[in-house]
Amino acid sequence: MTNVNGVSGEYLRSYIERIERLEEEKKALADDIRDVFAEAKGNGFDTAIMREILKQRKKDASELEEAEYLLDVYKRAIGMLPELDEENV
Amino acid sequence: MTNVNGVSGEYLRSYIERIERLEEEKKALADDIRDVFAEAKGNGFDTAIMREILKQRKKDASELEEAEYLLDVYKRAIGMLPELDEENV
Amino acid sequence: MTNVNGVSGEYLRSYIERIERLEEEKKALADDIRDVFAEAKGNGFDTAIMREILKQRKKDASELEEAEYLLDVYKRAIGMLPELDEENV
Amino acid sequence: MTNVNGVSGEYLRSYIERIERLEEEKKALADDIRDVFAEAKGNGFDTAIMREILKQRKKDASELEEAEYLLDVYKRAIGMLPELDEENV
DNA sequence: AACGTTGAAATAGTTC
DNA sequence: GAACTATTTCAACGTT
Repeated sequence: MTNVNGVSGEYLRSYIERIERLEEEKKALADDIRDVFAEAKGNGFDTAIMREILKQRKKDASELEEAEYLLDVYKRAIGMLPELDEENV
Repeated sequence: MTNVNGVSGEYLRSYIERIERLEEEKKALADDIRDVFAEAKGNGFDTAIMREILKQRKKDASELEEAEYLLDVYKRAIGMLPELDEENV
Repeated sequence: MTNVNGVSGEYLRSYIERIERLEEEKKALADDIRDVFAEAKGNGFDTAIMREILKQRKKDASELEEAEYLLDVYKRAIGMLPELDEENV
Repeated sequence: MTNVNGVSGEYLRSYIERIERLEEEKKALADDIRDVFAEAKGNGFDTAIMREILKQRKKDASELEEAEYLLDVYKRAIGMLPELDEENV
């Protein structure tokens, strides 16, 4: 095929089309996921909570604890929570 | 299976697991796409250009739809088309 | 000014331009907010936690409790948490 | 003020409150924009059309930038421009 | 007023 | 580690 300034049009086209095909499949899966959420919602489940569960299943326990701990520290710093005294530390 | 406060664990678990499976497949495709870019790059292609080309091709495709939609909106605004109701959608 | 099919161009232009001006100001504020986050980050604060605090200050306490409660119920339903026995309910 | 686990409550509170103030102003502008749309609608204008016009005007503005960017990318790819390094960015 | 749809904002991940 | 892209999330809007 064409070869312009050392660029093989044949190869380039092949790469572009492979990527486009893969992206189509990826989009189809995203639609499937959307459908499952919709079905769950139709059966009375709260999808926001479901998303939270999926997120937590991805993270390991230590990460979650660390995030919660830091949130508490910040809240205490601005008085949204009472300060701990040494006996509780 | 368990039924906690009116929430069916069986159904919920099924939804969660279906979504997790679909997300795995989706991630695999994302990895494939990355591989194609890497291969192209290894063969001397500029991936920034490739991404531009992909963007343009997507835009060209969607611009036709957009143009048709726009035309409809305008026609409807000046009474060349009837207002939408569910039967026409 | 022009009047096409009963549409006053003068009024329309005025509305469009008022909206564009307001959107510019809105964008400027969004940039300011971004800057404050950047500054906080530069001084060692964790912006994700800060966003969480802002979110919680918007919600009232009852909403937060409700969301946490529902999350627990769902987790129990799929066995991510042990079930409560009556004595703890 | 308080200093909890190395987190300065004074600074944190200041950041939080600055952001909350900016977000209030931002929200006020969003309300203003909504009012203009409502007023236009009350005077017989089609807000869908107005939104389309605003979108087009935004697009036209950004398309020039996009075109310039695209030109640069292409020139760089065929060596008509030097590669970027931090001094040129 | 709930629903899905759409557009904007934020987060996460990738690349250089 | 800084910038860019991509994905996810959030909020608004019209619609039913």
